[in-house]
Formats: sequence, structure tokens, C-alpha cells
Amino acid sequence: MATRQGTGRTALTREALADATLRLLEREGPGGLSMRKVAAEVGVQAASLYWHVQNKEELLDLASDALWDGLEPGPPGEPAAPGGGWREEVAEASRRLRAHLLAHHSAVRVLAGHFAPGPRALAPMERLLAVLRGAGFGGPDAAHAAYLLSTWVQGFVIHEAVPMSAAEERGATPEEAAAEARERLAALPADRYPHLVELAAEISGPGMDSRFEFGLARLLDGLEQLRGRAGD
Amino acid sequence: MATRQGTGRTALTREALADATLRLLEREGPGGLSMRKVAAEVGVQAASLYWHVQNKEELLDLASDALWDGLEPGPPGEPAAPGGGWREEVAEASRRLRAHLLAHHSAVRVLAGHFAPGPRALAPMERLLAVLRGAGFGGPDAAHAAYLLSTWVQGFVIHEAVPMSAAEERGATPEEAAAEARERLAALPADRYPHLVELAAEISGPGMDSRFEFGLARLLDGLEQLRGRAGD
DNA sequence: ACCTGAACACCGTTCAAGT
DNA sequence: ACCTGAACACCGTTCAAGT
Repeated sequence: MATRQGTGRTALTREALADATLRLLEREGPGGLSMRKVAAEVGVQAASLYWHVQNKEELLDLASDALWDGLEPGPPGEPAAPGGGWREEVAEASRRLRAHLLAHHSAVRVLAGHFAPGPRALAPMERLLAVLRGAGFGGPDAAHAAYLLSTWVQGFVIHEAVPMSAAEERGATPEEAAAEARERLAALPADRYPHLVELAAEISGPGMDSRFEFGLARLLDGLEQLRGRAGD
Repeated sequence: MATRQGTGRTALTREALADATLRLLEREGPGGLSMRKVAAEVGVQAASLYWHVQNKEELLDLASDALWDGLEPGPPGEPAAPGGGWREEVAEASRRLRAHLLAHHSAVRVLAGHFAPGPRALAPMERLLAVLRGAGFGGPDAAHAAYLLSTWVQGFVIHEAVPMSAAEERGATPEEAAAEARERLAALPADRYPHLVELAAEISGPGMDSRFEFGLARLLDGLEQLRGRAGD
């Protein structure tokens, strides 16, 4: 009477479907996704999904939102020192977001076309806004800055996830893939593409960590400059 | 003897397939894509595509690269004034890229998970590197900066394209969609999400143009600061 | 309220066969 | 070298029917 299901399975909710979708994507990679497999994953027939969800599109929307789940919220401590603490706090939040999304890179590839602010993105966004406002940014600036940061991190991870999962599917390591990319660049006609040829090594990384830190530093510098201008 | 095809159709190449894929996506929206329809678009049977292309994945890779086609290269003029000209040149190139991608927003949604540097991205990248090096950036900095700029613009456009094509499919205008988003934010519990509620209007735009200009200005400020540091 | 079985139209891909 | 016809396994979605 307490539960209405004979089996020990957890209740079938939209959230459970979204989670099952992410599990499936991680386990089988992009391309291993279908309504029938999601249904099997939760122990039900494909047709049953349509009771909970309008269609596959909506399921992907839900899964994209579920991607925010499990993101470390960061130390809940003080709002950081008023001077420069906001930089490190924003930097750490960005690094955590990148690492978290990268842990789901197959899902990121499939769901990139569904990235939209959903309910599970609210808490991280609220926290980011709090840090920015606490640092002295005005309301509109804080809103713009938060948008800038999150679009950049997500765009960065998409560009990181595509070759990652592609290499994975070909059974190559990221290093091998980077080496191939470098050779392709270096082999270009130097008269048409002088800079690409010269910078082949720098462009084809991997060194993704240092690219991320470079971008982060430029963004924070640009924001700091805005803060100083409006500030005192 | 000159052409080997009775019909007036243009020769079937991988490029032609990529172009047909983009045309199909623009005409029918995301979801209107299938190997059979691409085949029909070029006047051939579905099985024939597999002579030119390994599978659907590879076709999407090609289409993603074809997305660079038709991008205005910008005035081929002087490498800009040595002082601050590079800023406006980079800004204009970014605006052109955004506008161009936005003109293919359905394709962007579908192909976001396939964004990778392909042959058709080489020329724009070479040009961007030339501008940056001309402005005084060192090789590694220029490579990092170019990567930062292009990942940001592409990430921004993805976030812009998702609600755009979603609203389009529901038959709503972007303004209506933004108004709905604003009301959802404003209706949140103010004790848990004080900043989101306060900034509901700023966060839910649209005002995408001003968000883009905000991000661009911060990025260029951050880069300028780096340039000045290394420069003289 | 929630799930099933069966069906429909359509899909990606293969392969022997044609020219 | 390039394309077709036919087939296979699988897909998203609907709907009447069950409990």
C-alpha cells in the first residue's frame, strides 16, 4: 500500500528519465541513445515514456538540464574578501563547471543543441550573481558578466568534448589526436597560411588546461577593469 | 563527353552533400534531416551517399565545416592602425561570425556537437592570427587569443540559437519567449533566489546584441591588457 | 494515473547487382 | 567509378486497451 510497484525500482518521474538518459549517454556514447533504450534503462516499454514526456526533444531538454546535477557548489564559506577574492571564487566556479561538464563529454556533444537555462541551473547562477554583486558589480553588469562567463565555459567545453569523444570512438588518445592535428597544420601551404604553419604547435595543443586558464585570466581582467571603472 | 550526367545537376561531391545538408536544415529545421532526404535533395538514392561518405556522422562533420562558407572576410584593406585598430578589426570579425552563424541557427543547433576545426575554418583563422600578430601579440598569445575568441563567439551563438529555433518551432516571437522567461524568473521564491528575482529583466533579455557587445568589450579589454604588458 | 502491445511510417546502413 | 533496389534491424510516435 505504501508503494504501488511490485518491483524494487524507483518511481518513474521526469527526473528519473533525464538521469537515465545521461547514464545511457555515458555508457554507450553519443549515438547509443534511443527512446527504446531509455525505456529499457528504466524498465518500461518505449510507449510508456510518452506519458511523462511529449517527445524525444523534450527528453533531451530535460537531460540537458540534468547535466547541472552533481556540480560541486564550492565552499559555502564567506563571500570572499572584498578586494580580489571574487576573482578566485569565479575562477574556481568556472573550473568546477568545466571539469563537471567534461566528465559528461558524450552527453555534452549530444545535448549542446539543447543548452538552455533550466531549473537546475538556477542555484549555480544565483550563487555566481551573488559573488559578482558582492564584488561591487552593478545589477546589469553582474547579469551580463554571469552570462558571459557561462556561455564561454560551455562553448569551451563543447569545443573540447567534440575531438575528445571523436578520438575516443576511434580508439586514439587525445595526445595522438593532437599530434595528427599539428601535422595537418604544419603541412599546409606556408604561403597561404603563414601564421597557421608557424603556430601549428600552439594551435593544436592539447594543453587544454592552459588554454582555459588563458581565457579565464583575460575574462577576469576585462571584468576587473569594468569593476574598477564603475567602482570608486 | 564533357559531363557524364544526362541531367543538368551539378556533380555529386562531398562538398555538394554538405551544402545540401545545410540547405535542408535551413528549409525544414532541426529534425528535418535524414540521409534519405539529403539524397533526395541531390537527386539520388540514399544508398548512393555511402559512396561519398562513411556514415551520417561524417556527413555532419562535413556540414559543420561548410558552415564557414559564405562568411564575409571583411575589408581586405590595411592591417589596421598599429595602435588600437586591431580592436575594431577583431570586433568586426566577431560580429560578422555571429551574424553569419545566426543566419543558420537551425544548422548550428544540430551541428554544435560536431564543431571542430575543419579546412574551411582555416582562412578566417589565418586572418585573425594575422591581425593579432600585427597588433603585437606574441605567437603563443595570439594562438590562445584566437582560440578564446572563436570558442566564445560559437558558444554565444549556440546559446542564442537554441531558444531562437525553439521559439520558432512553437510559433512564438523572440520577444514573447523572453517575456515568458522573465516572468518565470520573477516568480521564483525570492528568499532562495534573491538576485535572480531582482535581475529577472536583465537576465532574460532579449537584448542579445548588447550582451554580445558586453562580452566582446570585456574580452578585448582583457587582451589589450595582456598586449600592453608584454608590448613595450 | 500509468503502462502495454501492436501497429505505422520512417530511419541508417549493407550488399549484390547494374552501368 | 558511381549509382540502384531490395533488404535488415531499428527507430519515434500513436492509440486502443488494460489495470
